[in-house]
Amino acid sequence: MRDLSRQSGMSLAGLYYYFESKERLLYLIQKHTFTTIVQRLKARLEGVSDAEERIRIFILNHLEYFLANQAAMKVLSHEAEALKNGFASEVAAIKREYYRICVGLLDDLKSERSLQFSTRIAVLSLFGMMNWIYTWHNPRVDADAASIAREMGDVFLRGVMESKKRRDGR
Amino acid sequence: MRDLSRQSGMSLAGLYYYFESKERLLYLIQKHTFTTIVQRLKARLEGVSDAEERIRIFILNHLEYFLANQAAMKVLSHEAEALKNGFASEVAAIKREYYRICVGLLDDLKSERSLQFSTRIAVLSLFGMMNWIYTWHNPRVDADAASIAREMGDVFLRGVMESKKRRDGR
DNA sequence: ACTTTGTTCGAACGAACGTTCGAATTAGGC
DNA sequence: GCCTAATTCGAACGTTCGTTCGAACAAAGT
Repeated sequence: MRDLSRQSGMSLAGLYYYFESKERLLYLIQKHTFTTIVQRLKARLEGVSDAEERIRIFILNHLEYFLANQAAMKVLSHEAEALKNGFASEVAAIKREYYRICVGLLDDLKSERSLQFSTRIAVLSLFGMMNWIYTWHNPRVDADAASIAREMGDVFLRGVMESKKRRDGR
Repeated sequence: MRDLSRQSGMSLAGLYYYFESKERLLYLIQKHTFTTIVQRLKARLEGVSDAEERIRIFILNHLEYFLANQAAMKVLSHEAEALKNGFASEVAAIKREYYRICVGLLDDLKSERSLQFSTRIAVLSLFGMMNWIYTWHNPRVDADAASIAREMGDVFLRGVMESKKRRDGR
């Protein structure tokens, strides 16, 4: 809180006037962040019906936000379990919605092309690939979000699409 | 440190008798952990020459250790940058060796099968998939390390192996 | 002009943290 | 049995942290 006070120019007591506690401030940041990501994703998915393209949009949306707010996402990843029951559940609900959207996208691809793979492991692997980026991305060495999204999308999509096709129409 | 004191049964001052500071204790834990992982990996790779099989061994070795020490790996992931210059560089060297081994395995596969993909992005994506597991793995719901290693290996290996083949012998 | 309401801040409180100290206890060598 | 060295610990020190308090100031309403 003292760091935030110094960097924002507002006194320590002033921060507590606007945000009643450190935990509530973290809650507001998390809520705002995840709501924004979900909102932007929904807007970008509108009108796109191709299953593969929709997953590529998901990856790009995620990486763009993570790289544009890398320092913030590092903090949020570390403080993911820092909220107590009251605050935690509301944020967890938004995260769950985001997770479920991704599950939906993958299930669509799966049924459209009669693929066989564990959606849960696939989704969580994809989140791992994307979220881990805050630990290594260096703007002076690495490409921008669009390039990385393409490369990760290539690996991931080929990985799930080349999975054994199911026999017959089931 | 007071938590460690309580859980270990040794007094707070006693801990400082054996480990001169909290930072040095973290350093010893990190060094021991990463050295152990590299050591076991090398032993398991011995005698295996197939490039794909070697990568599968890498994934299995990594996930087995992470799941067997999930709580510890969660802490280590969070405290990855907590060491100051002196301690940090030695641990960084071990991590770099581990990273380079993975790069080597992927480069072998790449040249053996004339594939085209960014090794850096592929390796870091793989680490992301594997390391993220500490945030979601639930022993009561999810399969064991071997199954998950197979599934992640399937997705990842198909993903990189189906990359465009290079023309001619170059 | 005066009261009320909203905003800002320096200073402090109590708890938790990493660490140290000196004394008490134990183990080992002679 | 005695001396030395190793081990263990309760108690404290100084710092940082999250938070609160009361006073000072500014804005808005009448």
